[in-house]
Formats: sequence, C-alpha cells, structure tokens
Amino acid sequence: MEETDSRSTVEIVATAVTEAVRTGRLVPGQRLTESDFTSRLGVSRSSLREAFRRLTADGLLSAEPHRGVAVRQLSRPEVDNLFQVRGALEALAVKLALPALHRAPASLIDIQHGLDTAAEAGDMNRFSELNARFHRLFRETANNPLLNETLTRLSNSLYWLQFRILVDRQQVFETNRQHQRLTECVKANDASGAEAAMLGHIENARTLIQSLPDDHFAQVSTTRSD
Amino acid sequence: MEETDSRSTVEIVATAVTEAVRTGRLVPGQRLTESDFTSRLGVSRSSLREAFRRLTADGLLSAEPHRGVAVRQLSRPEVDNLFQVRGALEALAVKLALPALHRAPASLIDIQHGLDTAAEAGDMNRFSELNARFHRLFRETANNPLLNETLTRLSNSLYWLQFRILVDRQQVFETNRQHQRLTECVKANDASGAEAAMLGHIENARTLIQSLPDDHFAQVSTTRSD
DNA sequence: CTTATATTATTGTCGGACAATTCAACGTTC
DNA sequence: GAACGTTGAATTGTCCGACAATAATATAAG
Repeated sequence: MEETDSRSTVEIVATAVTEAVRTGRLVPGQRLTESDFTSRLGVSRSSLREAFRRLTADGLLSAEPHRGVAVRQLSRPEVDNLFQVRGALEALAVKLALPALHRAPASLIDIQHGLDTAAEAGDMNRFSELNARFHRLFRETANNPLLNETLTRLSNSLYWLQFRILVDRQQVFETNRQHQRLTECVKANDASGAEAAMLGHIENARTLIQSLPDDHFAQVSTTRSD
Repeated sequence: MEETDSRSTVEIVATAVTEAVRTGRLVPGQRLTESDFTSRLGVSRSSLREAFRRLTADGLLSAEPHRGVAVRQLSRPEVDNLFQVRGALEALAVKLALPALHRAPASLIDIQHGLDTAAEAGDMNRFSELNARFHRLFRETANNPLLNETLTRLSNSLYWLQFRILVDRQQVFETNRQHQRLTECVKANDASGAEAAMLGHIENARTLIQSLPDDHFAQVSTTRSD
C-alpha cells in the first residue's frame, strides 16, 4: 500500500487522515484513538501523535488533554465566529488581488464562465469545485502567503459540512449571482465594490449555514479558551 | 528551580522557552538543538519536540524539516504580509467590540488614561505594556475566540522585534494620538471611524517597522510555502 | 583553489515501558 | 431502588534507548 516513501511518515499519516475525513469515512465528532491508528497505518505513536498535532493546528482535528483527538466539528457560535474572521480576510484578499486580477482577468473569467455553465446544468459537484477555485484564485493572487495559509486553515475547519450546503438549486443561482457581481467589480476595477460583494457573499453563506438544523453542529460547544 | 509540577511537562518547556525568547536570552534566528534543551531542561525528547511543535504553531518558533526549529524571525516582506492580515483582523475586532465598549467604556478609558500618563512620563516599558493591553481589550471584548486566538498568534510572531520599536519618544506621542482618536470614536459610537482609526494605527506601525534597517529582519526570506 | 568524498552532528522514526488520568462497571450504604 | 464511593480497564502523557535518514562540516584528491 505504501509506495511513496518520498514523504515523511508524518505527512503520510496526515494525508491519510485528511482523506478519510474528506470522504466521510471519519465522521465529525468521532474520537481517534492512538492504538487504533498505529496498528492500522503501521506507524509508531511518535509519528502518529505529531501528525495529529499538525492536523489539530490545521483545524481539521480538535484535541483535549487526556482525551485524545476527534474529527473537528464546530458548534453554531463557533461557525459564526469563523465566518466573521473569514469575511474580513476574504475581503482583504479581494483588495490585495484586485490590481493583478484587473490586469490579467483571464483565469477569473474562465472560472466565472465555468460557474455559470455548472449552475445552468445543475452540476453541483462541478459548481462546488469551481466555487473553491474561485475563492482560491483571489487568495492566491493576493500574494500574501500568511493570508493564504490562514484562509486555508479556516476552510479546513469547515470540511465536515462541505456536503451539507449548496444542496438547494435555488441557492446555487443566488450564490452565482454574487460571484458575477464580484467578477464585474473586478473588471471595472472597483475596489470597494468588490470588497463589499465578497463580504456579502460570505455573509450569505454564513446565514445559509446558520439555518441548518442543530444536529449538524457540535453540541457541547468546546470553546477552547486559551 | 521548578516548583510548579501542576502543569504538564510540555507546558513547562513551552513557558520556559517563551520566557527565554521574551527576555532575549534566545536571539531571533538562533537554532534550538534538541539535545541541548533536553539536557538543560531535563525532559525527554518526546516532550521537548511537542513543546517545539506547539510553539511553532503559536508563531514563536519556525521549523524546517531536518533542520530543527529556530527563534522565529520574519523577513521584511513577511512582516508586511503579517501587518496586512493584522490590520484587517484588528479592524474587525474593533467593529465587533464597539457596542460593548461603548456601553461600558470604563476599562478602555482607564487604559487610555494610563497611556497618556506613560507617554508624558516617557515610561517606555509601561507604555508598551499598556499598548498591548489596549489592543488586547478590543480583541477580547470582540467575543470571538477564534479572532482572539489568531491575533494572539500574529502578535507572538513579532515578539522578536518588540524591543526595537517605540524607542523614539516622538513616535510614542504619535502612536498615543492614534489611540486617543480611536478611544474618542468608541465613546461617540462611531463604528466606521473607529475601524479606520485602528487600520491607520496598524498601518502606521507597519511603516515604522519597515523603516528599520535590514539587519533586523531575516535574510533568506524562508517564505514557507505549504 | 575547487570539487568530490567521508565524517560528524542533528533530526526523524521506531519500540517498549510506566505513570497519570479518564471512563465505566461494580458494590456498598441509606 | 437510588445515590454514592471504589475498583479496574482503557487511553493518553511522558520517559528512555536505539537506529536510520538527512544535513552540516571536515577532509582528501584533482
């Protein structure tokens, strides 16, 4: 099973667990016992624990002393907090990326076209993927590794509900309309308009997620205070 | 030397290293070899490595594969990136904290008064401490643990130059004037004004730091791309 | 003096061991 | 029978020692 020895053991474990979470084999809130994973993946506890620690730092897992790690699942207020931060940072990304994107809007227009097509066709998977690329384009073009990294971590914290949103076709159209507005602002080099459009877009997603029933969120909000 | 056994070994190591960095015993860019610290602190490599990993996640240390960890020192562009992110988040903190601070401005006014006094007296240490409390007040009142945590991490990444700024008395007055403007906006419940004041304040600090000579920054900008 | 090789130092990974803590089953007492 | 404290197993926290993999340094050859 292991043919790629180029990566370190920790990386291998990390990607394996990430994939397991991504595909839903590990459900949100599920506890991950060390002995279980060391035997299944054939790695030592040292490597496993470091992988867990990294994934915890990345926001994919959550850890509690003497109780191990679990697949991260945010409570309702935690999701709210995350979207507040994400909104501010995505708006910043738009501001920073705008000059470059205005000069060379090819990739953006490309993605926008794909989004329109996917929305028309009702291809949710493709739309979801292009939606991610849409946001990634801004935060990568912003040319700020720290910003990119921080936003990526926030996205990771939301993997567990990636499946549950955008299920409504009506919502896909609304979401895409916001994308279009943002794209137009970029073409017109309208900085404040673009920022506002992105903020509104994030705010819309926040409202959408908050409208989900309780059982999608973590119960005992383990608001880990530092 | 250590009489507090209540904390875990990792915590003890983490605070010890943090203190060493804080007091300047460990200089920016200095490499921290494991064997050195295990023998000096009398802990195992396991605990030490986990402490290092935590401090790295907190932004105090930087790590490279097969090369261990070092006291974090940012390059000039990295500092710039950090201040862009910090500006957006501190502005968000102001926005979120404003209602509560407007209702109960006692603590803010208290700190502001202390800042004025310290600035007059030219007490740099006290001013610096109160300055930190000023910012902390906003991000703690914002009632968003994630935001608070993120901003704390950013601050940690800048410990290494905590000494080198605000050495100029002129600058202290200018900085304090910005604090006063922000405090006034809070009293007047002027949200956008307060946000702008904070952004300007951060921007000012950014410019101030960027004016420092090259040897205060990391040379080979290890822009750690993930 | 430059390049290539060998040595050394340091980190990465492993396995086992025991202590500390949590959680659940059990029995006692009222 | 229910509330309570106790015992025990399961799990994590920490330690030790060892070796492999890699990077840094020193040495030798051209």
